[in-house]
Amino acid sequence: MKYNFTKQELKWQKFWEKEKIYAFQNNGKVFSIDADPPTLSGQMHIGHVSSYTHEDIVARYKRMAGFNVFFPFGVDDNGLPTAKLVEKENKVRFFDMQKNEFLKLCNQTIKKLLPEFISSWKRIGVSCDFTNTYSTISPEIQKLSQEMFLKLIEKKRAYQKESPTLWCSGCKTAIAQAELEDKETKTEFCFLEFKLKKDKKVINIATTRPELLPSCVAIFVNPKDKRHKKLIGETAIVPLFGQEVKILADKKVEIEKGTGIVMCCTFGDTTDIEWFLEYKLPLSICIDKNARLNDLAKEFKGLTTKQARETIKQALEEKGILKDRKEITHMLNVHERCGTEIEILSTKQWFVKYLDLKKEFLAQSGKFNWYPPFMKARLDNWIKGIKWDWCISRQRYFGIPIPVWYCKDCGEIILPDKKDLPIDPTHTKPKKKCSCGGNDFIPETDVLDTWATSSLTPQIAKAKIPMSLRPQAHDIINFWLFYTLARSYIHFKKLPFKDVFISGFVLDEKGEKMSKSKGNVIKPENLIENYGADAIRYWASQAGMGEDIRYSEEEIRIGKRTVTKIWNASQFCLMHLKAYKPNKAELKFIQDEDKWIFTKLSEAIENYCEKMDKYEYQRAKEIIDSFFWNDFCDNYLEIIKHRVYDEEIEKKSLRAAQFTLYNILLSVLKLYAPIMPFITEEIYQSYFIKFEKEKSIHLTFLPKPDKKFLTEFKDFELVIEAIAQIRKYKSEHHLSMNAEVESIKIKSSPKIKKYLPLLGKLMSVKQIKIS
RNA sequence: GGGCGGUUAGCUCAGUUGGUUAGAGCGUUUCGUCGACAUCGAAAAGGUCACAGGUUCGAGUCCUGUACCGCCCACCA
Repeated sequence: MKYNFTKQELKWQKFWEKEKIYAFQNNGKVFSIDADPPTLSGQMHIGHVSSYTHEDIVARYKRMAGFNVFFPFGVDDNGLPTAKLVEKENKVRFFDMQKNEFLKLCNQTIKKLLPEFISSWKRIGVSCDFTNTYSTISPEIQKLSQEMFLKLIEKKRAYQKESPTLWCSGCKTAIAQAELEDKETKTEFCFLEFKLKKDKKVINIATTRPELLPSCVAIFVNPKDKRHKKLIGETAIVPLFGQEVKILADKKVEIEKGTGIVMCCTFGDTTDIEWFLEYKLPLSICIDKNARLNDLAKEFKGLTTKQARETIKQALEEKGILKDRKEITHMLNVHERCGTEIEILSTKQWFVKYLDLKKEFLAQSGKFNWYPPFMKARLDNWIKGIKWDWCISRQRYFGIPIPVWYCKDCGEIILPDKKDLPIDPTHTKPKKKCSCGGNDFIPETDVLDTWATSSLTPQIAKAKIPMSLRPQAHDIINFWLFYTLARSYIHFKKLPFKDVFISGFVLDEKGEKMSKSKGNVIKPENLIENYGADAIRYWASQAGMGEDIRYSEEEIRIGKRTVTKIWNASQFCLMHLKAYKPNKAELKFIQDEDKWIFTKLSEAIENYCEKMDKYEYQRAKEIIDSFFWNDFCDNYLEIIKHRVYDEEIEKKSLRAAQFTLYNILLSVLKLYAPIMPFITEEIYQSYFIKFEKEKSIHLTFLPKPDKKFLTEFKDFELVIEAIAQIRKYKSEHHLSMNAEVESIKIKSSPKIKKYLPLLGKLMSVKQIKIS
């Protein structure tokens, strides 16, 4: 009989769901997991398979170790990422549509995609409590998120301000520092001539962004630069646009770079902002929210920044101002969601004030138990480098509305009552007049950053904090991990969770990142079909904490082979357990080889748990693999074959062997269950269910190690060693393993003597001599 | 430029607090099947542990430095 994994895996998946095997029981020892609500996308990708397998192995292990495991499931279908998916799926752009239409489309699309999306998680055997699946855009979570936002206002942590903001012209919204990504870009250094007002003398300035000339508000040189020292205090005239700007000194100017003279525009980069603030420079913005030049750019108005760059270069060239060009490659900040180059504009946004809390955040980071420890440095590094308060307002249609109005008369911010949440201020009005007596209100149209909601996952799940474990990948340390830490500290002065487990990425077979443009993306659904979920989980479980994992069809094949081996070994065991009823009384008849395998199992359990407790599931897997394959299959099963086949064997001996088989096999299945939940359930249900009280193997407890047979174990190890010697002898003489041998000499201790008859029978050797 | 990882058999990786001939899986080679399994079993070959110094009776394991690979952050005139 062959194991039909496709059919059986689906069967058990349905069984678990119907029987609510993983529903959370809120009592006793609780182990709570702050699971990552996957961002709604068309399909589950292989990275999800890997990271969810990891946390699921932990969840299943903890459950079998006696914990009540809180493992909620949610989908993040809120805000920008989902809106972008909706735009892609329906081939629309939000700004071409009416807000209401777009929102309707969002809801429709989510409804369409969600069920299949969630089913992928069930298909790979994730043991979340699906009886309570949440969606981050649901009204309940909108309410929670808005309520927490109002609390930020109460605590004077949320504030609104017009200030330089990171702006994505592709998504047409402000974004946060964490959403920046590097992108290597080729560009040209342009060497321009500016004239001094005083004597029309020429100075040379190098810039990569001539389109920002209209925004030039000052020129800087390094005070230590002997070449340019005399320029300090002079006034220069900006070419083409004619504005007069002061030449100032600042040590941030690199003498070696360009010509050592730099123009400061509002705003080209963060240094410009610093200078703008420090030297109280005028604000002069020439780029609008669509990344097109505005009135300030005069005849260049309406051009995109890219067009303007070329057109202005041309104009400069014609006038002889552009003296030289030099191609360079440098890093640009782009939006991680769309790759659009980021501009810095002055806009009015809502921020969460937290720059003053860096020290506290670092202290919180130090209180986590980090797995692996070195990942702490990543978070700390990020916290130390934060330059901006958290911009949480987004100029988008789809998301959780920022629940405020502004009084038309006095501009006062009007907040809703908590009991009325969730609200959309564009749909409802405040219930009271403004304190100034005004009764006209302007609704806030912005929505919240998705992370403003995702940073509340413990509260969303209604978990008690600190939770036990946060599992997540390293790419969102600056986002999810950091924001959750920050929110938890600001609201509760508490850690959100105790342990942090960081997992890695899935790379392709060559070790390169997967990306659509490279065409090396592996889709999990085909793999599940061909190899089964257990096999894929087996592959995924080889990556340890903090490690990237390579996609490896070979490793999946090994996983499938392991499933088959478990199946076959079980068939053998069950064949000989047909007429057997478990009876503990058999224990007193067990023989030394039984005691040996029991002790070997105990060692394996001990090591396995030690690794699992440290989240080193990949090591735990190796331990059970080696016990099952080498000790149990290759040795023990071979050793006891005569006891289960020989008609003349004593009943006691047979039953003792059956007793051992029953217990060892069940233990093996339990130890494999967190990694391969399907095959283990299959065998449990096909036999053990008759005698065990739990309705699923996943509700049973792991066996306890027991070393009362240590002496017999050590003696019997001699037999195992002797078998190896005889196997080697036969192999070297090209004999089959059951070929008869007259006489053989082995190296061993006299203690082996009592086992010689057994050994001779096992290995078909008539006479064994010891040296 | 700042920070963090990594460099051990052809490949993917283990090597705990420094201690006898450095391990596993895959691959390779040789051999073995009608009593669970050829998706199997047995055996063999294969490594100057990136490099250079140092500590030590003794270092893959500790210290210093170098090189290369990867990642995060910053810069990005």
